[in-house]
Amino acid sequence: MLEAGEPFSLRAVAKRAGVSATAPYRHYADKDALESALATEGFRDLGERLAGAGGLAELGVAYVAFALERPALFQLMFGNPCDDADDPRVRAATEIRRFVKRVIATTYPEADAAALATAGWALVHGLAFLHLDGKLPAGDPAEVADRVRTSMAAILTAGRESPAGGG
Amino acid sequence: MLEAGEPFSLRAVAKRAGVSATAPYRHYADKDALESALATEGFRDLGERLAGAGGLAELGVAYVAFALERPALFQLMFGNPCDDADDPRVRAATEIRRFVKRVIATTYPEADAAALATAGWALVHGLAFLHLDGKLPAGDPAEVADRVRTSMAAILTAGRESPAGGG
DNA sequence: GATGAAAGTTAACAGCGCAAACATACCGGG
DNA sequence: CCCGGTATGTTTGCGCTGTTAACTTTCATC
Repeated sequence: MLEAGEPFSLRAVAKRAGVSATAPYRHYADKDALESALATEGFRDLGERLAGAGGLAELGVAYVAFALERPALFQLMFGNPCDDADDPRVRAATEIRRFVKRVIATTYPEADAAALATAGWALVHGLAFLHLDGKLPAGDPAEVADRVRTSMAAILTAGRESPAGGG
Repeated sequence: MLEAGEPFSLRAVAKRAGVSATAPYRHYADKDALESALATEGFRDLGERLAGAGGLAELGVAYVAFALERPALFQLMFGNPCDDADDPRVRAATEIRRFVKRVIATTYPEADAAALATAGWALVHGLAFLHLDGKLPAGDPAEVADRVRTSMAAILTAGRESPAGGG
């Protein structure tokens, strides 16, 4: 699979496969197509990972853990723009949001599941990227998991108080 | 400043400045140093933008709007890992979190301001990236702003209900 | 006017994505 | 058995990239 520090280039991939630099073009139209294929596989892995997590909080923890364990793959999946709505990546991402929405609908039956799913997704996605990009310390996985739980708890319990200023 | 679709390369920057390809090396050690400098400037702009936003929700809207209006700069600021804690980018990012924390401390006086600041930041950061990378539709700015407000409202009011399953 | 730093120059290198033309292996139908 | 097509791989080459090295120009200061 994808290692951590390795440079991701068509040539590097080809060399690692013990094949000439341009051989990948027999299988993928261009680099973006290869990335899309790898990303799609990554979305499947992420989906399995999330399916194995029990409870909303652990869903978030699993999402961030996946990002930090396979940073290159996660960047491939999310880190570059793919405006085409038919892109398998966008499709796979939508499916993940649907899954999160189902979990949320059972956890918070009275809430707007769609909006809450988007928000929850964005929350853990942001946490993942902030850790990946060094804006939050990502050294200790347990510490990261704690930060995810604390963040989710904080933002979910904040609403119980009355905000001081108008929104 | 940084235009939208332009390729960001040292050579392109140099050419645009009407100067030879290697001239930038007289001013910056390498490409990363140039990016760091541009990113730092971007953080200052973002800080001003956020300071001009009234209320927590509009803070989030301003953050995402900034990201979508200046995507290349935003990617420069956040989109690549900088593990060095002394990096000006990391410093500037920390300062922004401090600012958000102050706003939050006055909005939700009884909450854990630090945790809530991290969570709120991650939420809008995730929204920004999901829009930037095409995982959420970013066509209409007003629609995006609405999604930001809806997301923040949804996640903040969800806690008022009792969760169905244990978290 | 000499000196030295600051800034810009050209030339060159390895690596990149990608295209074109060419080679090889396999496999079913005459 | 041969023929032809499909899948897969090759070499070569183009223009781009970041980066280094060596050389030049500009200009303030002693």
